[in-house]
Amino acid sequence: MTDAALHIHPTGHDHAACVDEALETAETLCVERGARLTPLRRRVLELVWSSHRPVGAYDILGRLDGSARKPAPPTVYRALDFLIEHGLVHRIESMNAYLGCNHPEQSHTGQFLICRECGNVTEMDDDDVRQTLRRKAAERGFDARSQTVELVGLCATCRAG
Amino acid sequence: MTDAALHIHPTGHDHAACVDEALETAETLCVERGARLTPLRRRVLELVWSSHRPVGAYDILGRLDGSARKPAPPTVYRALDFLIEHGLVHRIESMNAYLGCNHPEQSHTGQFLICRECGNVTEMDDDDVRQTLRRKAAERGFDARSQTVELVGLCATCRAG
DNA sequence: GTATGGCCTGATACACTGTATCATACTACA
DNA sequence: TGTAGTATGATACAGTGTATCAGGCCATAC
Repeated sequence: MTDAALHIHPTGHDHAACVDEALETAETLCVERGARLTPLRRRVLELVWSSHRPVGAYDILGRLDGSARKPAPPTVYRALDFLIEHGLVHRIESMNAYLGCNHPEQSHTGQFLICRECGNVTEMDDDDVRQTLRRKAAERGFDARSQTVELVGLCATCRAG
Repeated sequence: MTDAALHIHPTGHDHAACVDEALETAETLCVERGARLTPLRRRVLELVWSSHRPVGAYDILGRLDGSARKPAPPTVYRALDFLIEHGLVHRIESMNAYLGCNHPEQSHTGQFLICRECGNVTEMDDDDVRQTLRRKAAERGFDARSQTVELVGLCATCRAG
């Protein structure tokens, strides 16, 4: 099995293209903002994007090993902090894991669909949901500033299979 | 300051009544289901209800100390598992902490309003939200089985203050 | 009344996740 | 070139959660 084959996503898309696009978008966005997408941060982003499943910080740490010396946890967490701050990565709270974001341009909080069968996570980013939650909270006098929405269930592919 | 005073909630309610009600509801519900609300589980539930702020598992562990010998982590986690399974306690994913549920009768997944100022958490349990999320996910071919909804912001009290 | 099986708790050890702190290296800019 | 600010290295530790085995308690059956 080639390395490329390993990157084929269950739904059959060419995942290498996903990764390339994500990295290019990140480069562009960081240049625009004057943020520094260092080799380390770029590598971490690449590893987060290695699949559409959330990746644990220590998984990333392990896979960074190949480079020179093995980095320590803070190295990975700092890189993740940077990527999250710039909207390039989301943290999936219910899994203590991290997922690449495919539209980091506009700041947002996504809603995540977590398949309990294949582990893939897709992002909804639905504005109706966002507004509904804001409104419902406001009705109770609560001013919502950030939202965590994570649904666990079965994705279309796994339901069909 | 009396022990009772310690239990006064910011909004001014008599929190001891909250706790009593929660414990009584739990007793009733466990009897109905043939589940065993053992002294340990009851004590853990009581500690979870010590405030309207989520409580960490190790906080509970520490406060169990008073009894005989100091219990070990699995003891607390098992009790929490039992309480969660019976809908008596919610886990707040974004905080790795646990919160008492005030309507454990009907099985549900609540939506949580977390005040970043005072730390109090209130539950919405809004069926519109639940249905909206289910529907939006279904539109994407996703069959949502469980929902995690946690909003961070400012509660009415803290906005006023 | 004892035996058996199931559930609950004790206890040890460990795995996983995340952070505080100080030191070093790099980069950009004056 | 020097300097300030940023990024990374390195050590140590804190916080969260689980695997596993042993012992205890209780109900039911015999």
